Amino acid sequence: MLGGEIARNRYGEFLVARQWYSSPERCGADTEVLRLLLSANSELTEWELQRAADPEKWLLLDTETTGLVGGTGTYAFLIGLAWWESGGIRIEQLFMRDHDEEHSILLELADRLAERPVLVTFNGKCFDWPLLQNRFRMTRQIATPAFAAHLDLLHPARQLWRLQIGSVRLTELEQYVLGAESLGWSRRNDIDSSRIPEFYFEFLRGVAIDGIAGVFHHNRMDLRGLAALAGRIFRMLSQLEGGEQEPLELYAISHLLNRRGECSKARRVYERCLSMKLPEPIARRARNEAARLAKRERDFGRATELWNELASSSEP
DNA sequence: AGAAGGCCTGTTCAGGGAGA
DNA sequence: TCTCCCTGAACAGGCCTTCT
Repeated sequence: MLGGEIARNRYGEFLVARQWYSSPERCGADTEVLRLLLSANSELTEWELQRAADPEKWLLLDTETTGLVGGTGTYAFLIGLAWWESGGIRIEQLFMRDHDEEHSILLELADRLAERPVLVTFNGKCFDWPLLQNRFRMTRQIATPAFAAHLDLLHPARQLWRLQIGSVRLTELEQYVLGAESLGWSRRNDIDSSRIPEFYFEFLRGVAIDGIAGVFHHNRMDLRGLAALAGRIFRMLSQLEGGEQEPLELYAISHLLNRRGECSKARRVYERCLSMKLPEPIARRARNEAARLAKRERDFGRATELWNELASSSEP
């Protein structure tokens, strides 16, 4: 029912389920966009950045756990991994059928990370990775693997779409940004994620297996959603001039560029979104920022023009 | 429910330019 | 040369959001 097979390494057995999907397609990446997406305090050298911008080195990760609370009592019982392969996406799910299989799935994760050392997650900086770090430490035998870079898409997604859709949960992004229909799967039969721990405990007690099958399915959709999101973000940010972004998306991109210190690019994008139909409060913010950047670039004529427009508009 | 990254806002301070 | 003002950087504190 889980569609997996028994695998073995030096710490013992575990269950692994493997699938390949033709979508989402491999994501294109470049160093400029990656620099924008990595958090401001990530200090990669140019060489490390170039290496990290190779999607062949990316390992998408999403874990299912026995709870949200960190600490020693929470296990990552299912480690979902994905990478691009043969024009599509390969998914590998490492599952511990009992607590004594934890060492073997952690070792497997460490091996995968050695092959693909760029970690891609959604909220993984706050949730998945600290929890896994904790689990590695608890083994006292397997060193916490190092990665070359950690690309957490939650924060870029929030910057890009919060204005447009409010909540930027992965499922909301799939529905309103990526387009659930075009993704090729539906969340209609998805489980309620708050019941994930309960399904695992049922499995451990041997009560029911269909709940845990739902968890596997949920995890695969999260990984595919994450892959699709990565593709979408990289496409959007690499086509700043000629892309077909929504006005609010464009505003969000300019704001992102501005905060990352890319002033000239930010100004061009502010100007581009001002030529589109923006809600008035956002248009005012865009005008104000564009004016500030124009002044900074000593384009006083344009800065004055924008401030005059602001002064003559009705809002205070 | 717990953790933590990042954003937002406000404050402080240093440095540079203009004017007396 | 001194003073004042403006700007930008740095920092702190509070808040929000996401994950299972």
